[in-house]
This record gives sequence, structure tokens and C-alpha cells, in this order.
Amino acid sequence: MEDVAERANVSRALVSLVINGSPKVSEQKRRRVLEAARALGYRPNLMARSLAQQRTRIIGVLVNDLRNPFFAEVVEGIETAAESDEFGIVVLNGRRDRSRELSAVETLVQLQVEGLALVGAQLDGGDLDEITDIVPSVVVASDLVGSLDHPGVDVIVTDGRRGAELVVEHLAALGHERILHIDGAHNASAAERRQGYRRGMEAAGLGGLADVRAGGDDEAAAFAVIDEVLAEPAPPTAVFAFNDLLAAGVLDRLDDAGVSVPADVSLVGFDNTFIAALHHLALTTVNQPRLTMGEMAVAALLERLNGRDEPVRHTLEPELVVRGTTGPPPEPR
Amino acid sequence: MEDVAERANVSRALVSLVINGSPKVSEQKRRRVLEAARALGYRPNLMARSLAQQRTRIIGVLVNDLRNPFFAEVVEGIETAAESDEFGIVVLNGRRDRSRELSAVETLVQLQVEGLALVGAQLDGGDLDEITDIVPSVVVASDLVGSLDHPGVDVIVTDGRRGAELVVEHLAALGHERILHIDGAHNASAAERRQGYRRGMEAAGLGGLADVRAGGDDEAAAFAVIDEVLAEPAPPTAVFAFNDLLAAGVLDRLDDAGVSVPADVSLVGFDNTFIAALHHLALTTVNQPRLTMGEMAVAALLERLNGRDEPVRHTLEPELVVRGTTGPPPEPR
DNA sequence: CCCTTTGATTAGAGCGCTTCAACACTTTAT
DNA sequence: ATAAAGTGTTGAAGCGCTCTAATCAAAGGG
Repeated sequence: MEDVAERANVSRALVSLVINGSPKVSEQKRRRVLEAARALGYRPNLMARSLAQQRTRIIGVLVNDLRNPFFAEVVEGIETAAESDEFGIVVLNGRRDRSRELSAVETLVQLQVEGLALVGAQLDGGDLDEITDIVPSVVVASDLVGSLDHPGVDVIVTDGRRGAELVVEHLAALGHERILHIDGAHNASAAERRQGYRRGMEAAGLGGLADVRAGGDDEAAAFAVIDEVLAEPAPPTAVFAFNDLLAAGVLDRLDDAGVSVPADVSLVGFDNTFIAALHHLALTTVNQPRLTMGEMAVAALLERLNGRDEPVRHTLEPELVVRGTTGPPPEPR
Repeated sequence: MEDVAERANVSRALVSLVINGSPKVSEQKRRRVLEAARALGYRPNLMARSLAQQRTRIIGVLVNDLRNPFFAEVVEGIETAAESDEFGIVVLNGRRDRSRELSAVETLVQLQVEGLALVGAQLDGGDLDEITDIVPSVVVASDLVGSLDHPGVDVIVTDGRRGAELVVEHLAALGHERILHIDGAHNASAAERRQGYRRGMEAAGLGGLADVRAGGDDEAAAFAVIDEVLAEPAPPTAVFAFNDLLAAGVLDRLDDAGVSVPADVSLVGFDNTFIAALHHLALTTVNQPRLTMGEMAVAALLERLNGRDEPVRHTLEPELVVRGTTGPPPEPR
């Protein structure tokens, strides 16, 4: 910057003004500065700028698992929204590991991000205590334990309970009774969907048949459960999996076992990722408006930055997407 | 930091030494400082630190499209490797838009990243001219035009030409002759695969039947091409798609049209992403060792940082993964 | 013609940290 | 005893930028 100033015969301060597009610079000097900058290949140092400016214009994003297309799309929503508000984002990948998440959040805070979006994070309310009074935070697509009564945290979720209820209603309406739920284990939204499943079963008069088994959040987690279940005397006629990835795993394993879907067993996922839409899977699932969620997250953060003080919680409506993996149960023989 | 120093009755300099784990600090003061830091909830400001230190320990990653699981996994490879070398990464998403890529690279440079990994980038050699003598760069999973003779750029690729040849060999061996290639349009690795396809066709004595149509890099791009091709008098008996996502789109469209795979048409993808492995797709494809690629990218950057001067180019071997979407062509009627 | 106003430019302090040279104090060697 | 070497600590400069307040030049008003 020094060099640019010298070459253009102006002060460092003026160079700064030009770079930041200040209106109060004469056309002549502006040109001189820009040319000098180009000639010298000058690039402002963002670190120095942020330090001096006392702001970074960066939103930190912690994402549970980038491999899951669902999260990737939420992040895209965040990015789009941030971009249009002249914010940059820094994405850190928790890779499903809570301790990694914790250290990622720490890194983001130290990076002086102005807002924190926790996408599908597994942290719990306690982890956030310290954080939230340093930087505005929004939890997206997962309901952290304790985030409810956290005055510093906004929440953007799709109603997982309702989503799960929709699934059970759909299956019950088709005539299913033995509906198995393979859950998301420690995953942050797992509890909610479990709860919705249970309520749905009750409501359908199938409370006694409710059966939840521990799954996970990817294909592999499904295998053991399916093997186990198929060996039992009265296997389920329908499976509701925690998410699409898990459902894909279920589908694979049922395939292996020669069980056909939906003739023998119906299957439902969650998230409505692009894989559910592939015709060969044609997975019945529950849609979450991921881009919107991302955008709302950014909006919430910006409101906080503009002084809002009370927490906000947006619960979006899930939508059942019926495709080809659900149908009536097989006739009992 | 000032406050911590005061509370611990030491100088700011000493606080800095403690935070950075310097060995030459007495146990007593170290404890005092750490305690004061905890009590005050002190968090070092990474921006200030980087500025003073004149290094960021950050590797910048520009990725073509985060929604594509292939790229997401390469990025995970990079992250893992970077982590073990005490580097952080900042991922920016180009979202398939060249101008966005350009500005992302600019941002990363201004962020003072110490290395730049361009994953599937669409930039061309010219775009890199300026960049590469500022920051060590490695191009991963794509062969930028002109990166060949760029002394400042390392390249980590899977041999796309060979991969495509493997595909054609496989299909030809099954007896296919009218093998269509739907390419990746402007995508960075498209040219190479196209070339491999052409060479494979020549080698199989099918040069005259080579047929390349413009595709893209996601499912949607496939639809138009398939509609077009099916309307022709002699439709292909095999389709080689640029990548798995595109192949999934082809599969969907063939399905819609009542064409069965592989009985009527064989189909091959590229990348061996997890969707290819889904049993219901069981897509024959070409594997690229994505985690390894990510790790090699980081290794290359570190070597540069340690003084290596000559460019390095690692070409990994692709591997044909035969699954269920390829078989002999239908009997001519 | 002087004073005020307006607009363009600049000096310099400060952002939060690191780091080097200098300093005080011990310990060891002589 | 004194010099030399070693330990632990600190003052202050500096990283590259921004931004306030001050300065300067030109134009307008009385």
C-alpha cells in the first residue's frame, strides 16, 4: 500500500479511500491510484483490514457433514444469502464428530466471525453458553438440546416431529401396522423425529407396535439393523429411516436380502435430497426447504447484528413427497 | 490480552509466549496466565496473530461444486491432510460459475492463504498467471488449459484419458459399437475424457461411430440429449456419461422412455461416487481415489512451502468399476 | 479583500498480536 | 571475588490497514 501511494504520489490514506470506493476522491487521483495498484499487482490484506476495521464481514458456518447433500444445500443457501449482503462465509466441517465441532466453533470465534450458523450441529446447549454472548448464533436444521431456552440463539428448523407424523400417517393410511423407525442415533434431529414417529403411531392406534432401532446418518448404519430385523418372526412391513442416506442403505440391504420394495416392505426417508428423486430409487421422503432455511439463517443473524435481542425460532412446514417406495403392505398369507 | 496480562501481573509479551506454548516460561507464571485467560474468557484474535506473524497457516480451497459428492470427498481429503500438518482450510464454492471462481480465488489470495488448492476448477492457465507467483497452487482433479507448462502449478489428477479408454474398451468388449459420449461441456476434465473416448473408439475400430454430445455436470443436463438421441433412427446401445451425476440423469430419462438398462442400453459414469454404489443404480463407473488426491494436493503445497521449485504432476490410475448398468448390446432384430 | 464554506487530502494513532533486543536475575566457571 | 553463561521477563517496534481530526486549496459571500 505504501508503494502504491508512493507511485501515485499520494498518501496511504488516499489509497485506502480509493480501494474502498469512497466518493470523496477526485477522479484524477482515483485513476492514478488504481493504475499504480494494478501496475504493482497490489492486493489489500484482508487480515489487516479486518483488524483495523474491527469487523470481518464473515459468517462462520459449522456443518455436520459435507458429504450429505442435504447439508451441502443448506450451506449453499447460506452462501447465497450472505453474498447478497456482502458477507463472506467460512465453512468448517464437523464430520459428525462432536469434538471436532467444538474446536471448529472455537476457531470460528477466534477468526472473529460476525455470526455463527450451526448447520445440523451436534453440540448441546451447554457448549453454546460461552459462545452466544460473544457472537450471534443461529442453529439450522437441528434442535440442540437446550437451545430452546437459550436467549442468544435463534433456531431455524423444519418441524421434524410433524414430518415424522406425516410419514406415519401416510403409512398407516396404506394399511401398515408394523412400522419400524431406524433413527439417527445421536444426530441432533433424531430425537424430534423419534418423538413424531411415536406420536404418529399412537395417533394411528399403533402405539403398541412402535419399534425404534438405533441407526445413524449414513448408508452403512442401516445394514446391521436390517439384517437383524429380517431375522425376526414378524418383520416390519414398512421402514421409516432417519434420512435419505440411511434409507438408501436400507434399500440396498433389502435388495440384497431379496425383499422387494414396496411390494414386501415400504420405505420412507427424510430430507428429499436429490438421491431420493432418482427414478431408480424414487424414494418417498419428507421435504425440507433447505435453501430457504439457509437464507433464513442469514436473515436471523443480520437481524441480531442490527440489534434484535430476543431469540427467534422459525419452524418450517415439512412436506411429504410420495414416490415409489411406499405402497400397501403385502397380503398376509 | 492486555487485561489478561494485568490480571496475571505480567507483560503482554509473556501472555503471548504462554498462549503459544513457549518452553521458556516458568511454570508458575504459565499457570497464572492461563488462569487469568480462562477467568476472562480470553480468545486470541487470529487476524491480529496472522498479521503479526506474517503467516496464516491456512490453505485456501476453491471447489467447483460442493453438491457433487465427488468434490466434497476430495475436500475432505484435503482437510484431513491439512489438519495433520496444523493447517486450517477455507473452502470457497465456485458453484460452477467461472466468474465466481475468479473472485473466490481473489478473496483467498487477499486472505493471505499460504497455499491454494483448486479442486475441479474451470479457470484456465491465464487466470493463474498472476496468482501462482504469489501463492503456491495445486490443481486437483482437473486439467486446466495451460496448467501443463505453468512452472508455478502442481497438478494432481486421475488419468481421465485412460479412464475413458477403459470405459470404451469395456463396452467394446461387450460387443457395443454405437457408443455415445455425453460430455462435461466446459467442465475442466471434459476435454481429457472426450479425448480418451475418441482414442478408445479408434483403438476398437469404431472411430467412425464416435459420437460426442454436449452435456454438463449434473442430472438435468442429460435429459435433452437423451430425448434427442432416442428419436434418431439408430440410437446408441451404450452411453458413457461425463460423471455419475450425469449418468444418474441419463438413467432417469431412459427409464421415463421405457428403455431398460442394461438390456437395451448400457450406461457408464465416472467418479465412483457413493450414488454409483447404490444397488438400485449399480452404476458401472470409473473410480478416482479422491481422498488420496486431496492428501497429495496438500503434500504438494507443503513441499512448495519448503522450497521446492519445479512443478510436480501426479497422474493417478483410474480403475474401472463394473456394476450392473453394463451388459451386451441387445440382439439386432 | 477578507472570511467562511466546501471539498480533497493527509498525518498519525490505533486495531491485537508477535518478536527481537535488552534487561534483570541466577547459576556456574574461573 | 569477578566474569561468563544461562533463564525468564519485558519494552517497544512493527505487521498492513482504517479512520478521525487536522490541514490545505479553491470557491463563494459580504
